[in-house]
Amino acid sequence: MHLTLLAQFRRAYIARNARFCYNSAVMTDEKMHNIRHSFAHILAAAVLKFFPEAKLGVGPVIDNGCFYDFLLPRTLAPEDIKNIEREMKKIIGRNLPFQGQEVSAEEARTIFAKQPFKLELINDLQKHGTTVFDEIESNKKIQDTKYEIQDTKITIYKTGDFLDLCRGGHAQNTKELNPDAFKIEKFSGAYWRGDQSREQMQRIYVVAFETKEELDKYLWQQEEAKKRDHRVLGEKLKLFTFAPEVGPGLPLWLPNGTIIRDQIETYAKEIEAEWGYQRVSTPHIAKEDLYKMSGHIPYYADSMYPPMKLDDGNYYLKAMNCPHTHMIYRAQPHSYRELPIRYAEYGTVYRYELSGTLAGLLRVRGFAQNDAHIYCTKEQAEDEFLKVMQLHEFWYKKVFGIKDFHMRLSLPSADKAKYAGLPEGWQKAVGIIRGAMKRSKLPYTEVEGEAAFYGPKVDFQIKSVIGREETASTNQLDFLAAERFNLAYADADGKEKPVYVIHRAPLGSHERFIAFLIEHYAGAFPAWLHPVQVAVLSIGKGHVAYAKKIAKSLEQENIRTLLRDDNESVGKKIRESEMQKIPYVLILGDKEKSKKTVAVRQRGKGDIGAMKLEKFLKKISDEIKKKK
RNA sequence: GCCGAGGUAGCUCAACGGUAGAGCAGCGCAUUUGUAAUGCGUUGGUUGGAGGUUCAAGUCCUCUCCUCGGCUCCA
Repeated sequence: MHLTLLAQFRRAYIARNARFCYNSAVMTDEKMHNIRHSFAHILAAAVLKFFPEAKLGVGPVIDNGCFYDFLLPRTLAPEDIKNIEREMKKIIGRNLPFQGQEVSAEEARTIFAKQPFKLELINDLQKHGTTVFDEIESNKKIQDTKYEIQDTKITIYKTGDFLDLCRGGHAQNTKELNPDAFKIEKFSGAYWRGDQSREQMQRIYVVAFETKEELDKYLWQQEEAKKRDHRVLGEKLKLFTFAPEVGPGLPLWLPNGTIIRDQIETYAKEIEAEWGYQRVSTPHIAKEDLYKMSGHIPYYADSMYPPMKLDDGNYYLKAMNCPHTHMIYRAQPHSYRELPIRYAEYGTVYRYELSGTLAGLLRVRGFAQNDAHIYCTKEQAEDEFLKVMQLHEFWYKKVFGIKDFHMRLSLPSADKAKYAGLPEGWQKAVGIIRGAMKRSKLPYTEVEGEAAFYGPKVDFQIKSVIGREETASTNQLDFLAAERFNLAYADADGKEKPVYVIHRAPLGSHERFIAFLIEHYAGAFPAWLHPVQVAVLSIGKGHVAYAKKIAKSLEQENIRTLLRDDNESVGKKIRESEMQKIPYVLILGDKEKSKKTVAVRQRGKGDIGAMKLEKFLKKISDEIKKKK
């Protein structure tokens, strides 16, 4: 049980990491790195001042600053943070040098006799030559116990009377640290070495820059990012909500949000039809037998809602669409002439994610996936995978104008026992994917240890305008489904052969993708997506009938129109339209009525003058059609 | 799940252990407005929920639900 919990937590943080990795917009050159590293030492020294019995963990550099983990006799309060920050400034003001020194492991043990975590690190250094947990694990596996470092030299650094284990990379002197350009940003709990079974420590985060201006800019950017937060905009624009009575992580889509969902879904259906997909539809639940067959039960049961016990066995809410879709493939025998077969479904799935990891629409427990499964021959697999990559390129570059993206190929870790299937299968699958990736000419990186249990996967990482990187879509090449589900086709020679299955979801889920789009556009959706495409405002009583007529004409052309003929001031109606980020506002008064025109106000541009309704209709229809 | 911080009107936020308030939204009346807020009036609350302490609880304690931040970074 414990192991599965740990696994669940690890999976959670991997997924979370993928989407919450903030990338520094400013330089991370060596000098800044050293300064940030130095701040970690100063932080630890300051904490020791108030908590002499504190046990020190590690203090690495991260984007925009550093953190340090401590085991403290009590939990920190905001007051402590102020004191620690003040103390850090004092220490910096003393102009202390950072002095490095190499000692033997034995000497290091004496120096850090009262620091159990440091002793653990010294042991690891001596035994494995590293303190990185994953490296230690793979060293154990690959090199057994042969790997032993003789004469380990341990570097320690001294700042004033503070000593720390540290491989170096510091400022020469605290003089180089700008006492006005850092801030303790936040503090929180963190497990020692990310392991739920180990001590829960308190982590203090520091952001640090060269100048106060840079710090201020960073803090300002954080404020701006908050304004774009999809949770904030989702409420302002009335897109979605949550209800405690429904349950955490289960979003309710309001009419405005549903329009956006429907627009995306309708377009996805259109595009998928063009690209040779057929639509299918499957139920939301299935018997346990299906998930035993798929192999999900041992790996995934913890992430599924618990089963409903019925007379004929246990039923689960589906956490993925693949097994259902495979049953559709299996419903009939298939010939090589039919392949590839591409079954698409905007399928709703439910996953019991850890409560602490839920976040707005970004991480939910029920969501609709832009899913499809492609059944093909081994020979077709590379081409099909390439097409999937090209479909991504179409969506991201062409439709949504997202230029900053790359693919991440996840391979199995050294610990192969964790994954089902034979190594040859894996190698073939990896070869097919690599071939497709290269041909796609899209940028990609490879990482080890995060593949799905049934095959290597390719994640699409996109970066939003506020610099947050997210996994927008996950794609897999599955060479095991054929065996598990008996998915085959009759080849030209009359023999039955296994199919390769590609899982793909370019638009991820409605929930996460729309969360991304809200932040990407800061709520100012292009006309084709915006819930209200045009607001029609009457100026006075005498223009209500004209406004109604114009609104009706727009509606007849399927333009989503909001009529504002109520007794409010024009200023107020305009303000409210602006706050709802409506792309076009038509203002109708005496001039327009007499000349039979509409005065157009375009979002971001202001008043663009009066024109005939036909001209405006052409303009907005073009825009909607071109999805600009 | 774990650590921490929160939860007061639809929203944003006030209120020393002593009568729960404001702005916006809503509603009503007046106004009929020319490119980001017209004026006046007014409804609205078991202070997330359940217990407890107290003469008295939004405020203190316990439990619980929900939200937010964090839980990869490695001398």
